[in-house]
Amino acid sequence: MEDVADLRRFNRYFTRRIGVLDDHYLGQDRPLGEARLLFEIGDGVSLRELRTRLGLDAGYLSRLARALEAQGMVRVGVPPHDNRLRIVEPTPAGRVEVEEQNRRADALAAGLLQALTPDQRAELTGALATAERLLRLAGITVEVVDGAAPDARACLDAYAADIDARFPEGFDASDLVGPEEVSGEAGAFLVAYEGGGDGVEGPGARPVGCGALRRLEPGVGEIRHVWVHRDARRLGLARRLLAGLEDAARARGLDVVRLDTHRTLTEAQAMYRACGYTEIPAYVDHVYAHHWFEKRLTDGPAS
Amino acid sequence: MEDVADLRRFNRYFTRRIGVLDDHYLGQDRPLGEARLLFEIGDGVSLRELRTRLGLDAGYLSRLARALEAQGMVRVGVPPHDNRLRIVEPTPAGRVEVEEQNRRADALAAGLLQALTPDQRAELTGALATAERLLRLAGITVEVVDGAAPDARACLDAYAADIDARFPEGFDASDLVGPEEVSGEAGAFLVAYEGGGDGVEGPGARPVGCGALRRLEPGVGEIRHVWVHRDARRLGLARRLLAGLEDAARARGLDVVRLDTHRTLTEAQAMYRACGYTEIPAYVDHVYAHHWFEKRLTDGPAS
DNA sequence: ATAGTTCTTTGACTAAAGTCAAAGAACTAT
DNA sequence: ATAGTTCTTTGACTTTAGTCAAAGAACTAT
Repeated sequence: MEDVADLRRFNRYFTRRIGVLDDHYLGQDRPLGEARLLFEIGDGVSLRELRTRLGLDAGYLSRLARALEAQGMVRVGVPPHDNRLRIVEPTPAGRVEVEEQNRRADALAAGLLQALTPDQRAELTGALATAERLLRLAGITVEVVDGAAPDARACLDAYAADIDARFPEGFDASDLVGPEEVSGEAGAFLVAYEGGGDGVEGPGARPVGCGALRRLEPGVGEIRHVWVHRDARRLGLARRLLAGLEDAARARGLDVVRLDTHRTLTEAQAMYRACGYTEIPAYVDHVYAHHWFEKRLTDGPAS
Repeated sequence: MEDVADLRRFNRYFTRRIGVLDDHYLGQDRPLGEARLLFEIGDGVSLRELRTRLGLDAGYLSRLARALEAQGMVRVGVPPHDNRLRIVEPTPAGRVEVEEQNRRADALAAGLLQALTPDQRAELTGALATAERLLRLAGITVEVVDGAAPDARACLDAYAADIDARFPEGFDASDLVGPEEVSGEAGAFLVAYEGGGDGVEGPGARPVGCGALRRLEPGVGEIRHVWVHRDARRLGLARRLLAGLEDAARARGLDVVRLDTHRTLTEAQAMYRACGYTEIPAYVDHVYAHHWFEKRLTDGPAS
């Protein structure tokens, strides 16, 4: 558990060094709660959204928002479609204040980096980018859900929209797997969830990827619809999904998985190869398939 | 200022994701202030030390400590040498509580890393180590001080002790530069300070390195006693000091700087070479010198 | 011995942050 | 239309975190 100690060590150092400062300087003229809220409001959100995002008490939040309104920092309005809700928007004065917050934070960060050479800065931002990428990946959980679950269908819709935009010939959504093909013993449907702001399971978790496994013929499964949300790409999530689907295949007694892919999806093809898939002749023929891959699952330390 | 944005971005993500959680879970049973204090107490410190380290109000701190005492978490005693001071030590119950805090934080960190493969964890800890190294380096300021200043002498003492332990023949401190050689126009003495916990100038700053420049002959300077504290090595600080000394030499109209080094200090030799120094014949002869280096300062974009 | 300084304690406050419950308006599903 | 749910507001609190000043005990330097 060396890693754990390293992470905690960094956390201690970093929050001492930067996190605390940031907060402290951020709201010099007003209470931290208000300053943070004003910052979170951005270009306008509903109180409801803020409440779940920040985990604040409804009463407390209401008062904070009204206090900001009284100071002329925000306008509180009612959205057209639901009169229970309140949407909070910054006034010009509020925007100025946020700008000021940002300038202060920028100045602080700039002062912090000042002593470094351009090379060192580049190294630092590279390291931070790597760390963020891996921390994000670590915060994503992959779960088996029913093929008919709303999250599953939402992912497939997003997938269909993505590739419809990408394939020159477009994509017809009727080619998607049906819920019954990927449920229970017949197959599996995985959804990747990126946790809310705090990284633990909670109301903020949203689907950022999916993948389906269905039975093709005895002992042979087919992997379909491996998709990762635009915001969650380049984290290594597709590999995680793929590995999860392979596990599901093994658990269902399948020795081989196959998949096909479109000629335009070259990164996907490279990934399949890197994950141990080998190209094979067409095992099925349909419009969007130009390359076919296969992987034996029985080799290696399979259960 | 792309770097600044990157740093702030990471800061936002990281504190949201980890920092906040850590704090929140740390003190589930008691107020954060108390929990943090108990944690900071460690194996026992004086209130005075805590006050400067945490920047707390004396009255507030006194009450916090007494509250912990009333709960049986700490014992407050008087040190033998000064009856004004109070030293706070954890009781067995207090230690158990800190252990519990640590277990929680460890579990949290472990849960966070759980989804990563060993390779990914190694990549993450590597990136965090790099980031920490560069952030520390960024938090170190190099200042010109008088050669007779207490910090200067303290650094030279530490330097002498270090190389005395390192040279097979030991080191005689009478070989150190005198204060007058490195002050004003005659030369320069640089001290590197690592800021306190918060990274800004403050009471916590402590000297972690030094370097001296003296005039050797017209137009030629000599760099001596470049030293970095054990805790601040491998950050790239020696290079910073060297660059600072070269600037000081340029500012004094010197075109060339020389230095000598002991045969055992191979990393130093490698660093000098990497910084543009070339080995030359002995320009002076004394016991601890086995390699001599020189660098012209007039090339490049000198002022 | 004395004056000045350091350190802690105590009293008297304040502001911020947050909790809980009740109530009312507005929506949704049946 | 009715019952149940969602969302915000308000009132009445509590706890936490912190500030400031005065005072007293203990030290240090002269």
